[in-house]
Amino acid sequence: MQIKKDEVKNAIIKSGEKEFLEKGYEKASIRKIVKQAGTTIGNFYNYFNNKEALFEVLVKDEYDKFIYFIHNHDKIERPDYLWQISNPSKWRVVLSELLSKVVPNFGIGLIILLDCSEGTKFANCKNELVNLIKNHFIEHIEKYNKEYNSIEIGDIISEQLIDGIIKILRNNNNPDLKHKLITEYILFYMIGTMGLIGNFNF
Amino acid sequence: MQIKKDEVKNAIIKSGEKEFLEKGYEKASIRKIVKQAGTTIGNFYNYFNNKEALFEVLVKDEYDKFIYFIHNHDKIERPDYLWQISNPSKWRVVLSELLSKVVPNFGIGLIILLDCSEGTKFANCKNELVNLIKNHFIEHIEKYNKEYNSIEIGDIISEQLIDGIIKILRNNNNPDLKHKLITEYILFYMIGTMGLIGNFNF
Amino acid sequence: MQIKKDEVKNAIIKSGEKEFLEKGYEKASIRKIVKQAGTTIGNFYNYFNNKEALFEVLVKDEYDKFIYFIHNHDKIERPDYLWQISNPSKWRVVLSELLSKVVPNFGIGLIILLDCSEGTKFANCKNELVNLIKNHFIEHIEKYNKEYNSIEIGDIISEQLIDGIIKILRNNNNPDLKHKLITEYILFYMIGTMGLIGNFNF
Amino acid sequence: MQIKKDEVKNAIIKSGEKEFLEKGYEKASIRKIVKQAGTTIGNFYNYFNNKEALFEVLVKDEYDKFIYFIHNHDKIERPDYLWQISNPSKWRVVLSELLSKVVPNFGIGLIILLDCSEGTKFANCKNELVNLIKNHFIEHIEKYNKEYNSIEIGDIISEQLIDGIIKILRNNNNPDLKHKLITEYILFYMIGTMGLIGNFNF
DNA sequence: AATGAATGAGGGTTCATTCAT
DNA sequence: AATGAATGAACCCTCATTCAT
Repeated sequence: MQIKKDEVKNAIIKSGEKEFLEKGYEKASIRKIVKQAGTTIGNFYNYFNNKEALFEVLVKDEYDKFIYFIHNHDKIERPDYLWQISNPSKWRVVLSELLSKVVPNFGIGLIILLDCSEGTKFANCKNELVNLIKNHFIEHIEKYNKEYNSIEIGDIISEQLIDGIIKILRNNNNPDLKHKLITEYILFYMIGTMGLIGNFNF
Repeated sequence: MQIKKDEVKNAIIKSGEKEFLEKGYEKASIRKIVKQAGTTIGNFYNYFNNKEALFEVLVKDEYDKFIYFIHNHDKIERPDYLWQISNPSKWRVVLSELLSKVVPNFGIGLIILLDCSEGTKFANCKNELVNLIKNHFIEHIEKYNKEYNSIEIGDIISEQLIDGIIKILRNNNNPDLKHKLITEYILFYMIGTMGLIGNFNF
Repeated sequence: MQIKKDEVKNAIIKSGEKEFLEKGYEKASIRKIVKQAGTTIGNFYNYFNNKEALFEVLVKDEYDKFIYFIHNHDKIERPDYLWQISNPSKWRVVLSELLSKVVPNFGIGLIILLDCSEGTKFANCKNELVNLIKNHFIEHIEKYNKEYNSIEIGDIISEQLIDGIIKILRNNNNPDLKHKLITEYILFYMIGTMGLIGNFNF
Repeated sequence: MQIKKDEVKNAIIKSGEKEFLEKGYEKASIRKIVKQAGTTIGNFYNYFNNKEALFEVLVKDEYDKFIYFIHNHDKIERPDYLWQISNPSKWRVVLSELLSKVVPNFGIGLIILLDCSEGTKFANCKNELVNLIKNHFIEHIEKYNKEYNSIEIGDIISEQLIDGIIKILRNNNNPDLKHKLITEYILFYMIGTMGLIGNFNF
């Protein structure tokens, strides 16, 4: 029955993943999750202490990695040299290489953690990430163009960078396509940022 | 009584606007709307047939304009010449001028229509808009770089363009700041797009 | 419908009174309360915010008096002279007279407050009252017999004094009987206390 | 296995004892009992048919003694001579001597039987005991003061006598203290009773 | 116009018990 | 002997909506 048990538990997890992904934590319904998983409400609570416990299972691994990243991102090798490449047309290949190591780790758990966690204790993860990006953005602006006077755009750009990546992950299962699109998307942001602060001689 | 009636109706509308904006259609609670409006649940149904009817009022004008725009956008004067300006550093001023006529019309109703309508019959508006943008994006790509091979990025970029504008509208009440940020944001997208398809001689 | 409304509300209150009195707060079932009141669960929440709100209505008046009593009991005329009456056989009439002013105020609300409130914010009321009695008991012992060496009995006697009065109130609706029994019961406690500490020349 | 079995069974019994004692039969949770006992819900039902069966084990011995006592109490040597001791100040020592034989037998099982059995078939035990006491009380009254006209107080006094002893047992683990307090408490009741019916020449 | 009473479905959760392994 | 999966009823509570007054 060990097998049987795991079957049901996995069915609940799978079903919960789908439900949380589609509706977010708060709108997700345990009754619907268990029905889709082919079991009963009472049985759900044999596997999980409560709604949030199921959510946590879906998100735990990604959350641990996330926390590690938040705490150590300044020690991690930074791709600052990217910006110093004289010809931005060469960014793509370098960026693609860089991302090839990390994008395969971006799974459904990460999407749920960042985009479906309102109402849980994980709700703030996306904000932390956005703030990280924003700080880099501001640093970057100050380095390349002290006179740029619409610095508030950093709030939007940072959040949109994250949201865009989430959307790509949501809508593309093919790993290669996923990788290609994220590369293009970040490239788009780099070019946009450089252009915005007047760093190109068009 | 007519006066009183409008007062109540407007109070409900104002309160509903706030609730829908904050929580979205589905999570919004009529009980909370009427409490905040200083009236009662029963009275709500004297003014509106149901939850969606209130939503519709909040969104009607913007929706009509939206439909008109969707149906006539190909007849509307297009800012294509923008792209033909040789020096992108001059885009900002032209774009700003262009937007100064339209941004003041972007109000709360538009945000609600595009970003808070899940669960209503308006849920698809944002998608239609996104598709419009996407089609322009694709046209543009085909015009300037037939070989660009990550055309799928158009889905993301188009949706992100809309979402970013919505975020700016949500978070900035000051009209000038709003206008400036949207200008910068669209500029950012234009530059990013051009860069992505290799249209700059960096 | 004002009348109708009060009917239902009163029916719920009456039914809740019965349920709380019989089962205590935690075991009481809203479903049973509303069924007994002839209405539905949903409707219950039109009259009361939640289970505890109904409880509070049942208990509010008594609680206010209770708080007033706790804060002011030391200013209230104390029946200490009772103890100084040389012949305890005369206590009964004095005590009865004293109680005749207060016992009529002891209603069902008081029983619920003191004896059915576990699980609510009122749960500690009985304890406060018991402690008051206990302190008086200890004062009394120290005044009349410093050598009495089973002072711990005060815990039990104090709580039992309160519990006994609650039981009398629970089981007797007739005001005169109620008054007579409480008189006898307190008399019993006074005699017991005096006897215990050896204050009688039997 | 027999050894292991008893270990588990005893762990459940110990854990159940604690849970029933603290919460009473109805509020007690089998889930919490087995968790505290370090076993599982399924295994519980290998040892006990159901919740009440565990309760019965905890209470069985005391219940048998109780039934024996109820059926034979009139044949048991009665401490009536106590009352005939001319000087009540001498009661304490005689009573203490009497109780020293019986109080050590008052264990947790008795508390549970009398005070935690609502919802079980044992629920009426306390009442039977109370009625016994009450009958003695009435006999006593009729013997010493035929004119006493608040005979209904016997209901309360009898129940309170039992409840007080239960409280002492609940709150005191030290055998000597337990014995002393019960002695004082019953003395208190004897004095109170005698005083109430005017049998003292104060 | 205004009130809020009434309904029934659904929300998350706990429970004692049964049963297959 | 031991596990815990499975069930179904019950717990308190919120919801949008209807309706009588």
